[in-house]
Formats: sequence, C-alpha cells, structure tokens
Amino acid sequence: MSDPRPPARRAPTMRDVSRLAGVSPMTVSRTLADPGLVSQETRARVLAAVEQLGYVPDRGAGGLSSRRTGFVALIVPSLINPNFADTATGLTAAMRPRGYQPLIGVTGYSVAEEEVVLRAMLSRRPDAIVVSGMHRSQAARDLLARAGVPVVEIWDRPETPIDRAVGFSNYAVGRLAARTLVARGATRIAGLGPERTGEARDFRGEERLRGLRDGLREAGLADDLILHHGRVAGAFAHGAEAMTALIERGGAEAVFLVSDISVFGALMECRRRSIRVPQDVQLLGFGDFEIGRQCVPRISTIAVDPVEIGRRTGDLLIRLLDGEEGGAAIIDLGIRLLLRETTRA
Amino acid sequence: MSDPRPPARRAPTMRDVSRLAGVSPMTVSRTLADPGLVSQETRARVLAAVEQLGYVPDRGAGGLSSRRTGFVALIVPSLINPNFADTATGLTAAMRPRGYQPLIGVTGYSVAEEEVVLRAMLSRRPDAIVVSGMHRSQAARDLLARAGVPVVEIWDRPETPIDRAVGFSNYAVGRLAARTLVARGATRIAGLGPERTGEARDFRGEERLRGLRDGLREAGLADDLILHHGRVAGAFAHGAEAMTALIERGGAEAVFLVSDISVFGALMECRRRSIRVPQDVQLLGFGDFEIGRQCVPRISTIAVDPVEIGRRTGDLLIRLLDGEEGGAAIIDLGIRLLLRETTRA
DNA sequence: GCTTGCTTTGGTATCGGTACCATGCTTCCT
DNA sequence: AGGAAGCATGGTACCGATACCAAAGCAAGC
Repeated sequence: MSDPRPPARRAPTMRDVSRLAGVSPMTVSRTLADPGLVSQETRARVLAAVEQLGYVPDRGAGGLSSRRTGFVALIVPSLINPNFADTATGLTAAMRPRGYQPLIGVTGYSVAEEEVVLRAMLSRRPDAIVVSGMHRSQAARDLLARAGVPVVEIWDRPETPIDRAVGFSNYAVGRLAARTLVARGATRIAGLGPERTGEARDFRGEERLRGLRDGLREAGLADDLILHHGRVAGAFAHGAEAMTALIERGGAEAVFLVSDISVFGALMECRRRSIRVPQDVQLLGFGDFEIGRQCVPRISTIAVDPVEIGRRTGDLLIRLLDGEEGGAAIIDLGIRLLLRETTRA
Repeated sequence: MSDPRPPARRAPTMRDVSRLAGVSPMTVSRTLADPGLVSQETRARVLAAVEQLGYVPDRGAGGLSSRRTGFVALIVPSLINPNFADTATGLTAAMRPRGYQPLIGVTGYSVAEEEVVLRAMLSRRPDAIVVSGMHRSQAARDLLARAGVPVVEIWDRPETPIDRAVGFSNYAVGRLAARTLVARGATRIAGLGPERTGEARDFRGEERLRGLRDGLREAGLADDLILHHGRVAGAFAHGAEAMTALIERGGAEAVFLVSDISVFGALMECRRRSIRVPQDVQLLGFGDFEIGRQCVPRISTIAVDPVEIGRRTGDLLIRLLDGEEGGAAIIDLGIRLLLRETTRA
C-alpha cells in the first residue's frame, strides 16, 4: 500500500507550539483548555505561536488521555426524514458551542443494523448516547445499559427508559387523533400506516395506530379500517398507495395517517380521483412537516417540535455531563393539535 | 465537578482480552485487524474472549497510533435539504462497510460558520474531507489545502478544484433550463432564486441563474425577470413569495426556479390564484426531489442523483485511501432533463 | 546436521495529548 | 523573621491501541 500523495508535512503538535512559544507543552495545554490558568503574558505568546503554526489540537489524543472524547452519538432511523434531520440540527445547536461533536449513525429502520451502528459508535467512546427507537434488540439494549455514559431515548415515551427519555407519547398521538376525528362527526374512521412485518419497521408509527385503535373502540366505533400497507421508506408513495387500498375497501369519512408526508401522498391521490378534501374525506396527519404548511389545502396535523427535542436533549446532556442532576428521567414535550384545512370545523 | 453516576466499570481493553485469551495484546490486535495472520486456534480463543467481555476496540486510541482515524469529514450547508441528506446517505453506504465513519458538519450556508466547522472537523484528524460549496473563505481554502489528506468538493464543478471534485455544473443546469423553456415557445422567461446578499448565501443556486441568464441572452431574450428574493432556507416559502413578486411584476410565460421545493411553493401559489400550470405558466425546477414526483401536476425538473454523488465520492475516496490512483481530478456526473407535467410539450 | 526461510507470537517504543504532583517564587500573616 | 498559602509553570506517567523489530518453532533443502 504505497501512498502516491506528497508526504504532507505532519500537522504541528503541541510540542511544536511549546517550542516556538518557549514554554512547556503542559502550559500550552492549559492555555487552550482554561486560559485563566496562565499569566497574560504567557497566554499571548502561546496564542501567537498557535496562530503562526496554524495549530489545531488533536482531540483524539486529548480524549484518550482525559477519557472525554467530546462525541455524542446520535442514532436515528433515517436522515432523509426531515424530523430526524431537524432533531440532529437542534442537538448540534445545543451542544456544539460546548465543544461536543455529534456522531450520527443511521439504521435505516433496520433492527439488525441497529447493533452494527451502535457498535461503531461505541468504538468512538462517546460521552453520551442519544437513540431513537432502538429498544427492540436485546443485545443493543445491553450494550447501551453497559456503556457507562448517559443514554437518552428520544421521539418516544418508553414505559421504562434505559436511562433518560425526551419525547412524547406516540400512543397519545393516536388517541388524540381518534378524539379529534370523532368530534368532527366521522363514524367510519380509518388509520393508515406501514406494514408491521419484515426487517425494517416503524415502531413509533405502529404505536400511533394502536392509540387510534383504542380511541376508536372507546368511542364505540369500528376499528376495521386500520390498514398496514407498504414500506416505511418512501412515505410519499406510501400515502398514495394506502389511500388507494382504502378506497378499494369502500373508503372512509376520515383518515388518520402516521405522518404528514403520507397525508400529502393521500391528498394527491384524492386529487387524481377528484375526491374533495375535506368535503368528501377528512385527513389528519402527524408531525407538522413543512410540506403540510405549504400545500393546498394545508394539512391538519398533530404536531411535535423536532428541533426542540434535539435542543432539550442537548441541554439535558450538558447538565448531566457537567455533573449536575438532570431532573426527571422522562421529559415529555407533549403534542399539539393543529386544525387546518384537511379537516372540517 | 463531581460525577453523580455510578462509577461505571471501565470498558474492557485489549489488555483484558489478551489476559483472558492467554495471549499478548499484540496478538489480539492482529486477530481483529487481519484474522489471517494468526493461527486458527488462537483466533478462536481471542474471539471467544472478545465475545465474553463484550469488548469493543477503542478506535480513538487505534487512530492515534496508526495515524488513520477512519473518519471522513463531510461538510454540507444543511441537513434539512434532502439533497444533502441523500448525499450523506450515499457516502455512508459506500464507506461504512470499509470501516469509515462520516463526521458530519453543517454550516447553515454561512461563510463564517464554515471555518468554525472545518476546524472542529480537523481536530478529529479525518482521513479525508468532503466539502460542498466551501470555497469562498480564503482561510478555509488554506486549511483544506494544507490538511494533507484527500479533499473532494461535491455538488459543484469548480474551475480549479483544490484536489478532486465530484458533481456537475450548476451553470450548465441554468443553460439547459433556458434552452428547454425557449424550445417550448416561451419568450418571457423568468428565473427565481434567493437573494445574493447577507451572511448566508446559496452560491450554487446563483450559479444556476447565471447559466439561465446567459442562455436567455444567447437566444436573444430579455433577462430582466431574473429575480433574487428571500432567504435560502425555508425554500417552500421562498417559491410562493418569489412567485408572488413575479406576478406583481406582470408574470411570465415560463419560470425556472432554483429547486423543486421552490417550484412546489410556486405551484401552490398558482393554485391559490387559480393560475393554471402549465397552461398559463410553465414551471421548471431543479433537483428531482421526491415531492416533485408525487405532487399534482408532477414537476418538470433537471435532475442530478444526490445519492450517486455520495456513492461515487465514497468509491473515489476508498481508492485514494487504499493508495491507488483515483483517476480524473473532476468527475462530472452530468444532468438529466425530466419533462413532466409543469411544462408543455 | 545445519542453514534457510516461513509462520506465529511477543516486546518495546510511540502516537499527542491530559492528570497529577512537584517546584520555585511571591505575598501575606502572625 | 519564619511559615503558610497561592500562583505560575514544569516533569512524568499514563490513556489504549498499532508499528516495528525480534525471536521462537518448525519444515524443507542441501
């Protein structure tokens, strides 16, 4: 394995800086870690040397020594889902100013991949781990529990969190959906979500439909229109296909879909078939995606704030990593009903 | 700074594994790095010990020693833009099987943030750096050029790449847009993109409009309808607002917008105003976003394959990091015209 | 039988930082 | 004046892996 590139003079080290500034490496380390510990004069000399050499500390080496890497593992099912991209953005915003670097792992909704990704994260010795919907594999649960660092489960409200949780109850979303549609006079109410078999599953989506089912039963309504259909990925297509399947089974007065993306797909299917929304059928989604705010008609939805989930998780972790108490084990950010134009008054 | 959590028995080290297996740490290292180097019997004993202890190697320590961290820095303007999320997914898919871990940095389209993020990445000593539209700050350029590792610029076709480039010509996109709309009989052709001032700029979008302008001039048409309007973020809203501005200036026969997301926003604005697409106005976008394939009417667009950009970049880097020649400095993946329903035949 | 060479294993130094303790010097107090 | 206390700095031993070299064991070749 010969390297064809020019030998690339090695990056300067703390030793180089210390020589140039005429101090010991230890003093350079202090200057960078906590400038208040060195005299003003020394600090100036060190910083000038850092500048002149273009020195960038090697945090890998620092982490090895201090046993704090500054990494925060973030494991999500998908980055293409804007909800998780938003959460990643919120987490980054909260933690980067304190020097933490998110390490993003994507599982593709696959239970098998979960463990592979988690292992890759653990090999980087993160200071904290944030996971979304990872509690299905026992091996993964064990790895997490034994990691010896704070673990936060997000986008969920587990009965018994491994450590902490920041999110909301997906089950409650489904129940609220049922209540909302019942209150709007619908009696034949459908629920559309992805199928529940195979390697890749959307457990949170299933949880919402479970809430819907219980809500409908409680209202004395039938729950025979809760359909599981198609793959979790490509959610746009899912909405259109699921709507088609529903129509073939006779349709419904109101439909709850597991995400706004799916609602959009269903909406387009309705347009193609000249079915009027909300006059002929009411649609209710989940997630308050940007697309639902922009399309015509605007999508009624049950909202959570994905950026806030990331931000609150970041704040919690900063506190925990500073050695403070983090407060409650479970932070429930709640859900919000946004009635717009795909439901009737 | 007292730590309230239980002392968390430290993760097992290679030393622990070696003791349990009755071999030297060096043999454990070899077993894990290249199993063919040790005898079958030894390998079995070592792997059993690894399994029993739940040992996960510390790649931070390994990287310090081997001077290969296995990190690939990926710097993008935004993760919320599905194009970049797709590229990240493609890059991950190509490189993770070889043990590389992407390190994602997000600049928020901000030139100032670029350098901060780049510095954070460099402190992790990545084996390669992938950047998207980072060539605007001289300090950042210098840092990249002196990093001593392969650098790939993506989503662009720079005149003089820092090292390598994988992408396509945004300028060519604009010219193709002009040609396409001219060929469809339009004479009053507009171009809508975000404003060109302020800290956060979408340079690639501007480049597309520059191509459009030149294309229009070449066809002998006016270019006075090329409007820069609103912020780059929140592209849905951008499309609607820009379309409104255009209509207030008298409208156009055909409009090129810098992304399909913007086209969607414009399309919704047209629906609100009962302007028919494509009968009253033709719309052409860029990016072939999922939403453009699903909405009604389906959006005509100039497509690139974002996942492919990531994948090809990953393949190139694997070759370079294996010490092979990488081939051409610039890989142009080309663009594809997809005529759908927002343009006329 | 002894050299040669291959396979398999081990020992030691080192990667670039930080933790921890030691030291020299000043300042302040009794 | 003597000693305690505090500030600024330096020295040394690691953190947990891998590179590199050495060496043991064994088979093959002459």
